[in-house]
Amino acid sequence: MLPLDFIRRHPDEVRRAARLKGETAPVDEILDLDRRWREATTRAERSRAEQNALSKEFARTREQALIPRMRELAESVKRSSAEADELRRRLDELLLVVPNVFHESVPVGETADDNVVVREWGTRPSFDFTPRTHYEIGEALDIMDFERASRVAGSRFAFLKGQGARLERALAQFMLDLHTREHGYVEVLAPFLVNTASMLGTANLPKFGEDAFRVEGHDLWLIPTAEVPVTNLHREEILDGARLPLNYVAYSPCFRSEAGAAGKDTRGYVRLHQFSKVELVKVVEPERSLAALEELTGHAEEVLRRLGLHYRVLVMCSGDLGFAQYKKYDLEAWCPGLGRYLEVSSCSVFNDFQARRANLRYRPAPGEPPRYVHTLNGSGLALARTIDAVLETYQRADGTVVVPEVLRPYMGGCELIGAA
RNA sequence: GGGGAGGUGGCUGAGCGGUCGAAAGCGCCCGCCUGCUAAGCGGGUAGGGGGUGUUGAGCUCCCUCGAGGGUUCGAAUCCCUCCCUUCCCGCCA
Repeated sequence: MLPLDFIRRHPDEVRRAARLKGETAPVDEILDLDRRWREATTRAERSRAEQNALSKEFARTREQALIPRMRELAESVKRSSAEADELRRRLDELLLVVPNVFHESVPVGETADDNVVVREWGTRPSFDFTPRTHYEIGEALDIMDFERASRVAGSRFAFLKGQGARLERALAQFMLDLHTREHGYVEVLAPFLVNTASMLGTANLPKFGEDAFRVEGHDLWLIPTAEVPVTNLHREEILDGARLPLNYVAYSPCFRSEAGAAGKDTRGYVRLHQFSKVELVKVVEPERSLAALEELTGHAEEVLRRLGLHYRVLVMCSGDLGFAQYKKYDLEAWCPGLGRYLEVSSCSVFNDFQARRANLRYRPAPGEPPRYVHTLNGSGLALARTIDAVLETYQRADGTVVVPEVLRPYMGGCELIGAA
């Protein structure tokens, strides 16, 4: 969330950012509640100060004549602070729904069409036959099964089988090895269920609860991304500045209700209620966060380059930025069968927006006061859509699929999927 | 699921109605001392909020001893509820 005094000082900037993100921010209500809360607080504290003073005197003198006044004060403190607490509670609620501001380098725009391509890598592969979609390939090779998945779980689920399942496992391992061995990330296996406080910490709540699955009868949510448990890993802590930056990589399933996506991407292994992802999370000093975003994005790109997949990088316009994001790049891999790019990674910096919510701080040097860290995360990469791009890019006329070289060691040396 | 123990500052840990935001130790910071290092000596060192003010000084008030309620003029200390940790038993991959 944004600091209250920032909203006090720059209400117009907060309003503008919200508008350009296509969100709303209850700035006027906040300013009004803030003023009333401070008044009530001052009143409560005055009474409390007198109460404390008299209480000390009473402890010393046992002067019974003080008691009536002290009773009065106790009553008055109770009343004023209840009022202040109630105002503060409403204020905090509103603060949680104010979207983050964004960096000046973010292009102003409304829809995905206003996102700007910042670079491309590779070229679209050409075929001397009509390339098939990944789901045509996958079903023909019997390595993807959507029909049975819908009977077992419902729509937007899939089975991977045989070399398909193996391929996803190989990709996960390849990515984890790359990020841990060459990019300096620490591997984390996180809880796949988290509590409400953690969902609030990363700003998946309170506004986006309908996008997540909740476990009935428990204060637990299925994680929509490993970002949630991993960013919250050090919640309520004051980290030693010398330990920063923290770099974590986590493989996990992700569960999403896709509530707002009815009718969208209904075919194929593209938009599922459950998919797997290798997620990168960085916790850095505030001064380094924009540079860290470039670094993180580069780490995700490296996966695509080694897989030999044509891709492009887009900087998201204001309207396509999430509620909490300060700046975001999307990585899109080309899928020749679908004939379009699929988003396989989203790399974002949040500044201290999540850190405030999760109370995630560090001490720059011994003796110095704590500061909020900056948090970042990005997929490195989403496995489902990466498989799609691999199948479609490396398909052959006979329906088999060449295994990209970097994956072969993880596939037991297998070079071709679907060979008889 | 049943029973026991416990949650206090960056850490360990005392306190068990007022003199406690809290002993002691560790760590850390500043200074002194020893030719360097180690040791020693002195001082300092929780987080958050309000007001005022400076603008990253200060002054002042308030809150916080897992969370929330209650008793009391007054709660880290007493009572209730909840959460979490840990140990033993049961169950279980």
